[in-house]
Amino acid sequence: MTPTTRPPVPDAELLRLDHQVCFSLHAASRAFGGVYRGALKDLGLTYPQYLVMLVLWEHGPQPVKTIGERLRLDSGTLSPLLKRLESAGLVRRERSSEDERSVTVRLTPAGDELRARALPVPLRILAATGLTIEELRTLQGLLGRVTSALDEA
Amino acid sequence: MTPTTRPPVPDAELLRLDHQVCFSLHAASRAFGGVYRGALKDLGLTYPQYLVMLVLWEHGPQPVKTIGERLRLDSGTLSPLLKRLESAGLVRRERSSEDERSVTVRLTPAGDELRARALPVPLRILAATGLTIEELRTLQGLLGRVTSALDEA
DNA sequence: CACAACTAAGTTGTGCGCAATTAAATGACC
DNA sequence: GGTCATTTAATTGCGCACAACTTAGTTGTG
Repeated sequence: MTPTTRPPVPDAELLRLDHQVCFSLHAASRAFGGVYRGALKDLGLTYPQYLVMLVLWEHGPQPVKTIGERLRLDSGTLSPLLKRLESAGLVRRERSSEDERSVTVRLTPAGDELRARALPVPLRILAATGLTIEELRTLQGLLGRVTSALDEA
Repeated sequence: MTPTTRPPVPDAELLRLDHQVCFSLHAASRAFGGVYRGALKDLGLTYPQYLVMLVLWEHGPQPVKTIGERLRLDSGTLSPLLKRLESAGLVRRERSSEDERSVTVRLTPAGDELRARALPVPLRILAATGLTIEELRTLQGLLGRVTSALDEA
């Protein structure tokens, strides 16, 4: 056996590998963003706005805080984003009567109707990735583990 | 065998899977950003600035266009970023004498010296991900394939 | 009740990402 | 040689991400 632990991985390779992985993730995230941008242009949504709409379509009216927890976004990002969605007539924001600090976000009829037009989007993206379902699951699994680990650190 | 192609994957599952994957990637990218932010704070670099420095450390002086090609970033992002690196005293920018359109970016002595202080960063990130080398390779492979496929679409 | 501690949104400022445009230099073609 | 398309950076404008701070409402404790 090697003296201490595992097969040797020279520092230089680690440095290069890290370079590749961090850059790969950065590049992949932006590549996804680009494809979503094209697919969502017809709907008048940006990618982060689409994520917020997904949450609202799936879980219904909810406070800003809850949206932020689901998407890991803070009020600094969500407040102006939600204002834009409100200007676009897709959501309403109203102070909760029980807790005046809280603002409940709910879909307008127009926001509700947009869902039907958004349904074809995921399949288009899925096709564009060129991955199989199994590979997507693997990717998702790895990303989830990385995110959890990184969030703890 | 099933009539046409493969095991049935209901639409609803596809939609949810897509939701998970696009969100997972988004979240992972930001989680990486957060960890790099902490690791790079001592160096006074942001994550994209670090990527530019990596390119310069590895490949030496080069025009803005080449940096953009390596990192898939355009001048709209790079021009202000490079100005900040120049203000920080890490790089110099000078018009090429052969081609007056081109601007060559080169490290200053301070930029060169920063490399030594940046060396420990990758290992810290690697440890923070909690992944094995093999998993990192898998992740990188999948991300690379996705990025290529998405860029073509 | 008063007052400190906490919580939810919002605001401000900085930096990145990208589309669209501009300006200057180069190269090709007639 | 002069016109025109192409190339390289820079600029402008908009939206997102995040840190730091502010404001207003809530809760807990003496």
